[in-house]
Amino acid sequence: MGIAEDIRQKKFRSEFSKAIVNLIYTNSWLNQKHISFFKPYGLTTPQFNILRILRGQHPHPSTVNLLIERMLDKSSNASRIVDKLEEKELVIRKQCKDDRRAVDVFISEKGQQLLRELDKEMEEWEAGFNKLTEEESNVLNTLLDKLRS
Amino acid sequence: MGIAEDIRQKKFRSEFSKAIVNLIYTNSWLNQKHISFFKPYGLTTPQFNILRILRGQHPHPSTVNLLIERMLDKSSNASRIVDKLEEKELVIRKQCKDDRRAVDVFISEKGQQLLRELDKEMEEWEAGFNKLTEEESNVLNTLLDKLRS
DNA sequence: TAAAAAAAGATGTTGTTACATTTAATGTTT
DNA sequence: AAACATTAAATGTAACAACATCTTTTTTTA
Repeated sequence: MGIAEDIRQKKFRSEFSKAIVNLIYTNSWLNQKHISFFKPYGLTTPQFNILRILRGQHPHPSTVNLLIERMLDKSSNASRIVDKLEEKELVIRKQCKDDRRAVDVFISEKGQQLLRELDKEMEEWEAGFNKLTEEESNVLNTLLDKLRS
Repeated sequence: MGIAEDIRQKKFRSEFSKAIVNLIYTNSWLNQKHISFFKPYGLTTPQFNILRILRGQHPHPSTVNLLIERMLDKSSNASRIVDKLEEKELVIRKQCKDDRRAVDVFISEKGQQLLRELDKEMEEWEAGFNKLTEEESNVLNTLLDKLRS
């Protein structure tokens, strides 16, 4: 069942226009899946993404600016997401020594533990709905990169 | 510049996992573009999408349920988006004759005029950042459809 | 046909996003 | 060095999304 049937729209202005619609629709579909996956862990998707960036930097700290730069969804408010993670004791905030305007954010031991737990679950979960071959995923990546270029 | 450089992440669990990240990142990139495109017209993206569905049905009405069914982003609240469009006099709400629980929503003449104006602009705008060939768009559509299947 | 179940849409609540402004610290210029 | 500009992050706010609940009407079933 293609996008045309899914949203019951027969005609599109162009194949590219259809791809744009398809991208938004597929993202929304995926987003729903992510929300229900993360819910049992008390995390939202942006919170998870920030935790992953922090782990990638660990044991080095990340400033809020670095988080914004690398976030998948640039629009969301990194500072307040870090607030939420700090409340849950998944991250630690320290004033940066070199630049007292900046804040060093670290993933806590508890945060790392949570991510380790999630890693395993997520791998199985992702594999569970992977309908693409390695080659197809590769082509998809190439096309998405080209779309943004 | 591929997704790996964009979010400065060297390694991915799998090519599929990378494609998932790429999809979210590309959607966010596109969303930013859409927001700034619609802003001068005083529309949000979900409002525009609902208007388009209404036009597709015209002169037949759409119930709120039909709108929800066909919306790209299922999560948003169709009833309240219709509120906003009604405030701007772009749509008309009437009680449905056959089922008094339901509401018939129509696009107004003003709404149709706005869409006609947008059609032209949008075509140029979309063409302006279309980096894909017809064939590539087609492959992208096929892969996204398969991803959701 | 009366009672229970289901459906359509509206509404209340809480959390988040989008965007502007603020505060404090650092850089730059003359 | 004082004045101005820039930067990092936090905060205020209005609008929106996510999710549950409510009201009204229709459908089902005992």
